[in-house]
Amino acid sequence: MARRTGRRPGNPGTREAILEAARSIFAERGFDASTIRAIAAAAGVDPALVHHYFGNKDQLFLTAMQAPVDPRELLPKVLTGDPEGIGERLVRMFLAVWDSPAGTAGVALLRSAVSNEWTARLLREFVVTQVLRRVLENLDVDPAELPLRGSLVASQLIGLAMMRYVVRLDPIATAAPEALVTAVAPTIQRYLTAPLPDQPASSAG
Amino acid sequence: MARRTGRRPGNPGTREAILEAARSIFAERGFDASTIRAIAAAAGVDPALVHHYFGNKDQLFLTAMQAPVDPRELLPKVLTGDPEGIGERLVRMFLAVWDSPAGTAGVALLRSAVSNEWTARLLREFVVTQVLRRVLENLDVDPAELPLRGSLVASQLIGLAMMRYVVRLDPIATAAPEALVTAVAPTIQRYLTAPLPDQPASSAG
DNA sequence: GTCTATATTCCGATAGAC
DNA sequence: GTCTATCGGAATATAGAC
Repeated sequence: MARRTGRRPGNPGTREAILEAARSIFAERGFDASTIRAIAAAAGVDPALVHHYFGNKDQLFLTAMQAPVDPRELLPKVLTGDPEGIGERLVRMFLAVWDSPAGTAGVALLRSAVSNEWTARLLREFVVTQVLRRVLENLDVDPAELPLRGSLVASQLIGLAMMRYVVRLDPIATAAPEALVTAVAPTIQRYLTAPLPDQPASSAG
Repeated sequence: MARRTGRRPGNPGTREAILEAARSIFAERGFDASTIRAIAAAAGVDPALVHHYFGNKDQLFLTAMQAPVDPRELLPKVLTGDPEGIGERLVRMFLAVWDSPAGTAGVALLRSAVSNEWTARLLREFVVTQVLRRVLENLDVDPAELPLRGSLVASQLIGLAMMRYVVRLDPIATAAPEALVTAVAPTIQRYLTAPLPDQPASSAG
């Protein structure tokens, strides 16, 4: 049997257990309110071990957020097909990911971003460069409108995630995914492809 | 000069200064991350004085949130007039309030609700019983649909507030209010009054 | 009414034993 | 690789002097 070269970073099972506990605790409380002690307790290990593996809390968070889901794999399925159905496919994919175990990282990132500028930057970059840019780049609309269209889409999807996973306001919090798809998809479709009304000039226009 | 009866709760100017500083700090950092020390420093007073006036941090937050704005005064202007314009009037009012100094309390409540279940309940109750219920009660739609319509409206408005005031994603963060009104109003209007598509049965439908 | 001093608790991080 | 012990810091809240 070939001996592996390089360093072996401890028991991989323990490491994975810590990361899973971290995602769970970060998702429940956000970055600031999560303590390494609580994460260690949830993983059934000693707090010092968390430092041993990940150095500090920032590194632990970054490692735990390393996408359990990759937009580069998922988005092509959204972007191919009838352009008039892109809104529906995007909302359906969005809910499928956030309702899955992988969604825990999303909730953690969203919750953290609200009280922590450092994680807010992470969220912005992920949303803009990993998701919105890929969705928008093949649309047949005025390129000057893309930033506004993109942030409008983000506002509705982030708002949906806030209601369903963070603030937990019914009936959105407990609705069947398809019910939300049919309700929200037309909004996303309009933000993406419908003609935007003329914008009024800034003040004395 | 008539002597006032009852207890006089200290220097009213100092008290107001503390409340204003509290709203500002709570809006910047959310409830959990805000410290009484930081609020006291911002108000230019001693931390112990904050306890003297308000007892504890919870009471301080509650007092600071006591609506600087009353939906019962503002909403009638939104609800009267052309039913097809209610979405536009609602979004315009929403942005006017949140862009004003009174919006500080809203940002504080929203930021806090994300990491703190106690303040999240406050937010839910305010949104549902003070705003949504009043907006929905005079609509000419199937009453069974009202909760879904209401939470859909909330999802878009909260998402808009998240983008503009919390995560600060451009161009929504810096756009002129009227540009957002024209872009978002049709969404709100549809959630409020347009026929909802048939909802699919739960699973093996 | 205002402030000093402190009791109490809990955090992240480190040093070092085994 | 794992855990014990602890350092240094900051928080809420209270007691009590002025």
